[in-house]
Amino acid sequence: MPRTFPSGLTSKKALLPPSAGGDGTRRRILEVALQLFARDSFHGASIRDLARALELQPSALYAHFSSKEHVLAELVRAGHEVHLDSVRGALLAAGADPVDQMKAIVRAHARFHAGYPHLAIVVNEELHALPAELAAPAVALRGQATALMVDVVQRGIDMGRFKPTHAAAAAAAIGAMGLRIPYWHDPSSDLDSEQLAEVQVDLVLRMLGGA
Amino acid sequence: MPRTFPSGLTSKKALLPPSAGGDGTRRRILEVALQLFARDSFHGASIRDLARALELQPSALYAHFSSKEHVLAELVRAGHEVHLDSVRGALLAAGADPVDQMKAIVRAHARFHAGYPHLAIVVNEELHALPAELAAPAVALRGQATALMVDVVQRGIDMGRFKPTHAAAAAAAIGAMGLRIPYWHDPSSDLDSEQLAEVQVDLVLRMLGGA
DNA sequence: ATTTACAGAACGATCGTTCGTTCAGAAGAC
DNA sequence: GTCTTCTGAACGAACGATCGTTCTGTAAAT
Repeated sequence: MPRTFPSGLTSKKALLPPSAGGDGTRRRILEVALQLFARDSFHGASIRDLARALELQPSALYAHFSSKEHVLAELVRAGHEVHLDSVRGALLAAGADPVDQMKAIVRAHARFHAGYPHLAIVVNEELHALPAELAAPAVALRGQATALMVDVVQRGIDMGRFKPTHAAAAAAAIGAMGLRIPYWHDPSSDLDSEQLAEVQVDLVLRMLGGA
Repeated sequence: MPRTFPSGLTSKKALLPPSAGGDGTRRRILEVALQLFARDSFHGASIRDLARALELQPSALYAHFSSKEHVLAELVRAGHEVHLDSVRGALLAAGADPVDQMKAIVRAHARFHAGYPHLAIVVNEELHALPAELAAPAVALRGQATALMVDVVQRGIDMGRFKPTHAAAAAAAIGAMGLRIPYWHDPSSDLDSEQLAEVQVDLVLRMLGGA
């Protein structure tokens, strides 16, 4: 029975960052689970679905993960880690000007969501399928990324470079623009990922009333 | 086992628009299902969970809906209908100026997502849990709402009132700002729903480079 | 008397997980 | 260099629980 599905996830394989997941069968499990969880959601994809796609028996998965929830937890944690590293790295390389810092953050944020659409979807939609204990590492990472964004907005305001009507609402809007990329952006369209990132940078600077 | 959960959904009852769902037990089922589907997702909430919250036996639900999927389908359809009616009504009342039209659309869009956060979440996250046939009515409504937004952006560009770097990306960003409201906005905060809508209107006009 | 809304029991299917086993390959003993 | 031991990954069967749904009966309302 066919389901509707975001158009941006056309790629046959779900992209998992090279740094994440380890190697061998363990990594294969994470890659296929990423694909299935993104398409069917955590509760909608069964261990047997996952095993079938891997051409393994369901029981074989338990040699690599202690439960289905632990597979999701690792995806969600790794996704948040890659995102935070990307945003933080861009920020550190951006110098002291809040406008440059904001450009760097938005660019990194957009690149992540355009480059890893499956991971972005799973990270954002399935985190709350985890018990608090398993979600905690990802929640902590998310808090850091949010704080970076809020701090740059606030610093820009304090320095007179940004003049948004409402700082928190602006920060939320900036985050939202990136978060939704996997649901509409088609990487094979006329707008590639790099161009999209630059367009979002431009939109954000306009929103903030920057130079 | 506690799960993480959007902060904006603090309200005890999940709000369902008065126009939607009918009356009596049928409406109660939709209200409680809305609450559960928003919190646990469609696959994560069982018929027995739903019946327990309603203080009914599972079998009693089938006097009102022919399947679990039909409950979700009705929520998703009604949600899209209320959203489209709201946006279209605002647009029709706005006159011919694209700036006024955009203000009206963004205001209606934001009000919907702030006023019906549970419904907005279910509409956006659980639509793809439905087989194409059951999703079709909602998909058709969604297409109309998207077209309204895109048309207003395009008309504003043609008339020289908007100058976004990329029309489609701008339209997506505008939609995204509203869609994410249920995940962060706390209606009991200093920023109420009406103020939030005005802030988003302001952000959007800046983005579009309008007057 | 018919219809409606529910209860209660039960259906087969599928869920996540565990069990005992097999088998290939590495490590160590002789 | 051969034999033995151990380890890790995988299979196939099975577990109890829960899934969505259906059936039968009943009590109240029309």
